[in-house]
Amino acid sequence: MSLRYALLGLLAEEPASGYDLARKFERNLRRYAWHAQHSQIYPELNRLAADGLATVVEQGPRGRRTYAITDVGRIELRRWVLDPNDEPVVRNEHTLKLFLLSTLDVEDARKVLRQQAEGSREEYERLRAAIDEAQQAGRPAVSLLAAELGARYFQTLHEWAQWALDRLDSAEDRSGNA
Amino acid sequence: MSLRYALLGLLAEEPASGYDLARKFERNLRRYAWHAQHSQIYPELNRLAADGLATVVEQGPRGRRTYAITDVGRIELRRWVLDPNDEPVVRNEHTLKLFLLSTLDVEDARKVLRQQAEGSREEYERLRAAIDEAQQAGRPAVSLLAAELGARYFQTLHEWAQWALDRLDSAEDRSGNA
DNA sequence: ATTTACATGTAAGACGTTACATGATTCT
DNA sequence: AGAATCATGTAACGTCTTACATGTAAAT
Repeated sequence: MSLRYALLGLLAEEPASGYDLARKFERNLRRYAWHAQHSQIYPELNRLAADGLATVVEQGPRGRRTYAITDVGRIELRRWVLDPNDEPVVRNEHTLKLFLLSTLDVEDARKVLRQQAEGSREEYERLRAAIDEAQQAGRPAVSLLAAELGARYFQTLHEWAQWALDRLDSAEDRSGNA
Repeated sequence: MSLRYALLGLLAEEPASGYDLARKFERNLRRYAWHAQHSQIYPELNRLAADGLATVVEQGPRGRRTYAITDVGRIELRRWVLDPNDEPVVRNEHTLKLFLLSTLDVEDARKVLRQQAEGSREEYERLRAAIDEAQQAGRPAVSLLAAELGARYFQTLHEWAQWALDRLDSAEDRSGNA
């Protein structure tokens, strides 16, 4: 049911069309929290409207329909966000690969870690710059919490990769190899 | 296809039965990287064996079959881990809720953040203790990289939640509320 | 003797991805 | 005029969850 609440959450931030929502997933959510293709979004929007959690507030060109969350939808979203999910399941192919690094030989592991350190540094800097810009533009503090979390995740990933590279070096030193 | 490689990766660490693998997902992987139920694991193990990527190396009591990764399986696993997946998709219901905090009013957001700060601190300490113990026991450095990443993720989550609470306080001060 | 843990499997339904399908509007 | 983008939808297929199903071995 997460898709339903992801859509409801995005609509709670601002009204949007299915097309808009697909781009929001792609740009803002996919790398951190959730994803959906348009083929999943459009039918779910119709269900949300049928269930009275969202409603069409504007018809635009090319059949565009802008949806907004309803009061009932907001109550249902709040209930879901406040409900502590005890046994969370994370699916992250990238993290899975990092967890399986120990199955590679040291040179392969080093290669992955170097790519990782580089990639996460870039992503961190990109996010940090975006946050700074949003702050300059006067965006409210609460709307930047998510971006800050994303930035810190990539920072952590970067620092971990650097630390892991150091660790492999010193382990190799102790074992007496070149 | 991630499940296939998750299983291959776990078998690359050590031979295991479907039952063992289900427990490894539950205990080591579910909160960080991937998950699978036994109903998915057993059929996939049969497919891995049929494809020559894993093989039964021991028959135990109660129909237990211990699988090991084959040389072909190891090559295929290495190929997958080294292959940079350009457009990663993360599904994390917990992170999704944190990303949607801005849709709540400030008191609700504070409540979630306090729970978050507490929960992630506990999880961090649990992991840190486990790592220390493994280190004392002389586990090789490379096998602890994943645990270290998990610990750092929770540490980051904790620090972010604390920071976010501070942020909400100072935003409230500036707006002149109690 | 009973309970708990071990151990494997299948089936139905929900969820998610990829491919197919169509058409309007805007930009160059 | 042609290309890119906007915009919505369905269908087939693959993945994942939940429920059903069965039986053995170890622990109390």
